[in-house]
Amino acid sequence: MTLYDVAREADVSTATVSRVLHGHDRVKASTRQRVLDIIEALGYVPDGAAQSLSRKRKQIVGLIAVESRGPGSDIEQTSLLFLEEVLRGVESPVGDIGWSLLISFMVRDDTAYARLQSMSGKVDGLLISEGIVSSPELATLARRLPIVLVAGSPDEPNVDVVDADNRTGTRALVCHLVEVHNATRLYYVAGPDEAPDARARRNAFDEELARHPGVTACGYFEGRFASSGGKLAAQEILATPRRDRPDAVVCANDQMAIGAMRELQANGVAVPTDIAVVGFDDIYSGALVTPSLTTVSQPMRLLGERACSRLLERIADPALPHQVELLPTRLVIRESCGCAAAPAALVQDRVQR
Amino acid sequence: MTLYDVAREADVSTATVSRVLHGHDRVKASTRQRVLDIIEALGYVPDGAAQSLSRKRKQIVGLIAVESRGPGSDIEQTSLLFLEEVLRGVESPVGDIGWSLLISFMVRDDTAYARLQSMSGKVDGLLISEGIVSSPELATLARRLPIVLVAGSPDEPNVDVVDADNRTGTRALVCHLVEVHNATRLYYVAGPDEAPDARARRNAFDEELARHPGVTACGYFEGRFASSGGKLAAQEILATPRRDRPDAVVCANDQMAIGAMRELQANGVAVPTDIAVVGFDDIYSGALVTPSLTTVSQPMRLLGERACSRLLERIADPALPHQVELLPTRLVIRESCGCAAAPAALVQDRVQR
DNA sequence: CTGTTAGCGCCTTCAA
DNA sequence: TTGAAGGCGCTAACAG
Repeated sequence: MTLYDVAREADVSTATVSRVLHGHDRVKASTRQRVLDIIEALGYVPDGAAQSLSRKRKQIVGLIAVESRGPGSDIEQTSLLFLEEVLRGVESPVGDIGWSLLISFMVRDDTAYARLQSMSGKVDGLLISEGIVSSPELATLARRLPIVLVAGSPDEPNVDVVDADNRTGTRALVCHLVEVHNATRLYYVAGPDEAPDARARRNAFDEELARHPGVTACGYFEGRFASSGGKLAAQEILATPRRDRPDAVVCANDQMAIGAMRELQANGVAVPTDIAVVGFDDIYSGALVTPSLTTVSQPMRLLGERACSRLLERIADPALPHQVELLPTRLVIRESCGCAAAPAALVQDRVQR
Repeated sequence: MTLYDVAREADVSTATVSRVLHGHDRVKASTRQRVLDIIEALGYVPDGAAQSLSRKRKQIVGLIAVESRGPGSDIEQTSLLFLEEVLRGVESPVGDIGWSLLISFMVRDDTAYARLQSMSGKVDGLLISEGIVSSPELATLARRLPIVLVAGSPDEPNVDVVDADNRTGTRALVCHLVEVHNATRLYYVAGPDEAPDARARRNAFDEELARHPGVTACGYFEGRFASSGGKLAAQEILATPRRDRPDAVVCANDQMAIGAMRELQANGVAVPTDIAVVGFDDIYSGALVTPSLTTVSQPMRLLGERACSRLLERIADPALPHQVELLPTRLVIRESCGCAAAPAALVQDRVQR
């Protein structure tokens, strides 16, 4: 079932069928209808590969998702909402213009680059959700095809980057803790140092502390974005004498915050009364736990959308200058920071968003 | 940068380059090395479209995800873990053999069939995550290319189906409520009737009730799998005199169960003391709420894996007879059914059937 | 072991 | 308004 079959059946040339298929050129109405009927009757569907080859454009963008941040991170929670939301964001602009989305999960290992290369032969552009390859490798790839980093390091040269404004978000959160709740001793639970967003958040934490004389970081812990990381951090805190404990625990993401909170509570520490706990990401579960989690919301869907749109622009015009786009985050104040519980109705609404 | 460039540079024919590229034929070691070097130096990557066209195989499978179950359902929660987990499950067999995954979100509307058709021209087989097109349309598509329904209706002819065993799972849950907690009045919160899994669960509920004389269904509510549905059902329950209320509320999924539970609690009804509430799916948040949610766990990742493997088999041999595969579910007993809080480890190990 | 040569299915000038 | 024909980049017989 090819274009030729349709052409023969309709007694026209393949060029005409092609024209009809795309509404492009002017074709006599009667001819058009005849061809359309045949197409319908035969159930003809054009072959994507042949179209791609001929047009020299695959009309496909690739999305590379990190499979895991390494041992000790529970995948299901880690990138959970992240991938799902970003995915939907990405699919929207892509689907709107009739293109497709090719997705692949990768781990940051020595095969990653080769897999990326092979992928680069199947798409018109690549969306990479984090630095899973080294910067020079990225540069090489970027020479072959347009690449946009989603939530990647904003300092990466040679590619476009779209990211949430981790810095402003973290600083707003810390500022809230310090100025509203008078916290003076903060404990930070960081994400893995390889993750650009983890680094950005941690740096912002330090930065904001520096702005508040008298406020100190009384401890750091590096987790892997999994709830177990928060748990371990909490145990570390529990092991110190009561008077050396922090006023608040700031976590690089919600999973760790929830893990920390539960561990503290399980050991008789009241949250937020004894110690406040806050996270980052605003995952669904954060609104459900007790106390509900104060956190920072990232526009994940928008992240996907913007990244994809930029990629599309760049595919259309490869000469475009590289750009970094930071999307605004939003402080979500709930109970775990020490703020009063919101009326139930409000909470409900937030759950359903 | 094509195969020809490499061939010219290495002073061999394109056939040889192709051979080297695939390790297929025997090529003299020295020649092979020379070609390999040139490939490396030039940074050559084969064009996927050309390969597909030539091989008459695209080495791509398509995954169709439902965008939403219609108004009133909150997407982020509905297919939440579902899509993410299934996706990972699917990607695994696909990636193992070097194929790719094309993904597309669709709504069940009048454009769905057309979009599916166009997608069918870009892949070797299709994974459809639910009945978004009518049965006859499905049959037509299935004639053109292999199709596997993921969590679709097991009675669909002409396609393979891989699904969780909703029936056994639901029955085990109801049975637990009746036999362990002596529930006699059950209220059922169903999912939308168009959803095959919603129907399967509801039917299983009725079926199990029929097996227990003296136990009655004291009410039904049809939600759309969103937490707001559970909330509405709860309001309905709250509107009835205390003595007419159910012993337990069985929900077709966890979101609705959580919604119902929160609404009951907000109105002074203790869960599970006054009324027990149970769900289905075992989403992450279920373990976090208070009381923790008793539910049924579906092997979502496995679902994706099995569905994809079957699709691959069918692509390899289209003559294969159609099959339905039901994957075992697991009862996850926590607190909301009335059981005492159990150590996490125990719950994990309690495998059903 | 290596080269020659048809296609694969569609698009797109260039002519008519 | 329509047709003829040359690619697009790669694979796979078939020869040598």
